[in-house]
Amino acid sequence: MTVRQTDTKEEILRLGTEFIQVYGYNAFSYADISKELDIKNAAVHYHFPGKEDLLAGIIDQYIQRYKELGTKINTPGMTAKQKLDIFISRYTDLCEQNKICIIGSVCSDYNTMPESVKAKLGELIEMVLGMVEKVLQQGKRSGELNFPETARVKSLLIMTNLAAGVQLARITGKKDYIAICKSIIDQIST
Amino acid sequence: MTVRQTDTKEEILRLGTEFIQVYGYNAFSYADISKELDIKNAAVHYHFPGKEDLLAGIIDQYIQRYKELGTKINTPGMTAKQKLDIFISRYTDLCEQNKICIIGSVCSDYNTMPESVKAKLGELIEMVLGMVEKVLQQGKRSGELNFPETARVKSLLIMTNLAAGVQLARITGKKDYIAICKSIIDQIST
DNA sequence: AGAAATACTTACTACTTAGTAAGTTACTTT
DNA sequence: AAAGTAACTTACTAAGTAGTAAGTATTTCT
Repeated sequence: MTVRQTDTKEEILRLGTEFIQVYGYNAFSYADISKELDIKNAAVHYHFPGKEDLLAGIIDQYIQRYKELGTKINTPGMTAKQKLDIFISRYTDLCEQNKICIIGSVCSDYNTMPESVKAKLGELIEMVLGMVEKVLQQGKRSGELNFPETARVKSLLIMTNLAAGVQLARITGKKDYIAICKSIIDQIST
Repeated sequence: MTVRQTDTKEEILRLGTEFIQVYGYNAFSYADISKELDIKNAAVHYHFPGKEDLLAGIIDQYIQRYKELGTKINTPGMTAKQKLDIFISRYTDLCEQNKICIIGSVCSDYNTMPESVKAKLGELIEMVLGMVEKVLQQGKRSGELNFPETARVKSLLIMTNLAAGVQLARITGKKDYIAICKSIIDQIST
C-alpha cells in the first residue's frame, strides 16, 4: 500500500499520448518530454527504458480506458444511441483539441514498430470495434437503430469515418468532421 | 529541349513517396534514399535542398497525377460507377502493397510541417474530394447512383472510409478493407 | 539503526540527422 | 575552343537522437 510519491510516470504517459496525437510518434523525442516536465531525459528512460516501452505503456493505458468505458456503458438504462454518442464524443473532443486518434497516428509509423507493439495495437482496435459492434447489435435488435450492413461492417464504416474524419479536419477544417458525424447518426436512425 | 540525362530526381520522388506510404514522413531520412539509390546524401540535397522541399515535390506530383486522372475520367461513355471504381482501385492497390494513402500518412505529422506544405496538402484534398463529389453528383442526376446525403458529404464519407480503411487493414487485415469497399458500393447502388 | 528499494541527476557515448561548401566530371551552348 | 551549366562527390559540421553507467537523496522495510 504505497501512498504515491510521484506522478512523473503518469505525466510522461500523458505527454507521450499528447505528442503522438499532435505531432506523431516519430516526431517527438525523450528530450521533448523531459524539457516539458523539467526533468532529465534519463528520468524518462528510468520509467520507460526505450521509446517502444513508452509506446506500449501508452497503448496499455488506452486499452485500460476503453475497458473502463465498456463497464460504464454496460450500465442498464442506456440506449444504444446514447452509447454510440459516447464513442463519437471521444473523437469530437480530439477534433476540438486539434488532435487525432492515436491509432490513426501510430498507423503511419506502424512498419517501424516491434511486433509486441503491433500486437497491442491490434488488441486495442479489435476491442473498440467489438464494443461498437455490440452497441449496434443491441440497437438493431431493439429496433432503435437501423442499417442494412452487419453490425461488424457498420462498426468498421463508422470508425473509419471518425478516425479519418478527425485527420481530415486538421486540413480542411472542422465543418467536414461535423458533417460526417451528422451523417453517421442520420444513417442509423430509424 | 533537353534529352534527359538522369532520372535521379524522379527516383528520389518515387522512393520518397514509397517511404511515406510505408514508414511515415518522420521515419525516413535522406540517408535512406541515398543508400537505396547508391548515391550520396548531398545528391538528394542537390535536387531537394530540404526535406520539406522533397515533401512539397511529392505532393505536387500527386496533384499532377490526380489532374491526369481527372482528364481521363472526363472521357465520354464512362458511367459514374466506373469512375468511382477508379478512385477505389487506387486505395485497393495501396492496400495490396501494404501501403497507406500519403494524405493519411502525412496527416500524423501535419503539425510539424511548414505552412507552404500544409497549403499544398489542402489543395490536394479539396481536389480529390471535388472530383469524387462531381462523380457522385453525375451518378445521382442520371439515376445511376442513389444516396440520401449531399454529394459533398457522401464524398467525405467514402473517402474517410477508404483512407482509414487502408490504415486499418495494416493492423486487422485486408478482409476488413474489402468489406468496407463492398459496403460503399452497396450503399450507393440503386 | 541499517539495508534495500525508489526515483531520480550527472555526465557521458555512439550514432544519426539535416544540411553545406567546395571540388569534379561531363555535357551543352556560344 | 572556351565558358557555362547540370549533376553530381568529397568531406565536413552542428545539432539532435536514443540510450547508459554511476552516483545521490529520500523513503520504506526489517
